[in-house]
Amino acid sequence: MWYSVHKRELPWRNTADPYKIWLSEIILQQTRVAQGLPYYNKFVKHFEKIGDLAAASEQEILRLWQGLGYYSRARNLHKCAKIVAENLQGNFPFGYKNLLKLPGVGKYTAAAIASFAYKEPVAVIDGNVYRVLSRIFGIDDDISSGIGQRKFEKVANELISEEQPDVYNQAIMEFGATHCTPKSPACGDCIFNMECYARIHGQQKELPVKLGKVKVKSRYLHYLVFKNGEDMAMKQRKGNDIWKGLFDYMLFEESGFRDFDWLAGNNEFLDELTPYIKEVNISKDYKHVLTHRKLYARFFAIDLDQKEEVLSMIKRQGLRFFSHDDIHELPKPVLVSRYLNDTIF
DNA sequence: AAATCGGGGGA
DNA sequence: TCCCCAGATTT
Repeated sequence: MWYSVHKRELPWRNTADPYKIWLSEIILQQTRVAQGLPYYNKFVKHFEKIGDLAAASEQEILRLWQGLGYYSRARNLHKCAKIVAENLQGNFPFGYKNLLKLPGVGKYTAAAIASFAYKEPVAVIDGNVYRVLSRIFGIDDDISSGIGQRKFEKVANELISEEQPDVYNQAIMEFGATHCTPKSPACGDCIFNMECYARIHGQQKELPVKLGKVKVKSRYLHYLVFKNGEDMAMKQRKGNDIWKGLFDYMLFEESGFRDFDWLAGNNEFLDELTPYIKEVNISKDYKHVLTHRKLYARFFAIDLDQKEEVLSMIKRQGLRFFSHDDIHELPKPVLVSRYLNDTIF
């Protein structure tokens, strides 16, 4: 079989431990193996068992997750670990349907754990599977539509091996990841050469069909970095926005870049603070590109009079002063880390 | 059903 | 540049 010859040796393979399988699958959601691998090793080392993960703080987990993106995965990882460790005696639930109830575990991840750990014949459907099946069978339904997803689910579950569902699932994903790749698939050296619809009809570029293109919006971020000597005032991000749970600075968001005087003229707090400002150092403009956002950021480093009265004004804004060593330990967006690397570290 | 959530790497 | 990665959750 193709898989036994071509498979990559990865640390989460050849284990039936649901904890390690689950951990690897959460990390690998929308993430390339090469990018996720060091994070997996780091997490396994820090948290040998799920109880260790449950006992950690969310902040510690976010700090280890820093740079991997989609931070709701890290928050749900912690929630899920607590449920399994505290309510289920450290044992993952048995069965696809029960796994599906866990936070952060959707159809793909539930199928992966069920098939890899328990050998349940339920097919995984990820980006690789969509690509392989759509090309071989010439399925041109939109993979981002519910109808398309149900069709692929049906086909995949008809194909899955009842005896070795784990090997089947691993193999089709590995085939998509390393052979039937998005661009320039290795059709000349393919075991499905004679039967693949896409190869026969020259439609490798057209399949799979994915509509619903993401529109990229721009956001303009103005960060006020209040300084008390070397210490900086930071706050943890709340609400359902980007980077929830991570630390950044006081933020003013506008429809375009503004200068400091404009910001001070349009904000009561800043206006009140102005007399106590000794110096403002403005950073270069940063561009930070995400899948569906273009972020433009400008940092204003503000040296203040070191009076108790002034510092408490800052603290009333929900900000706290941190030393450089403390800041190093806080979970931060990559954008903030870039700024810190450019200015301090 | 559509929008949102990160960051990085390959072509 | 554009595409998309072992997707899930909220709106």
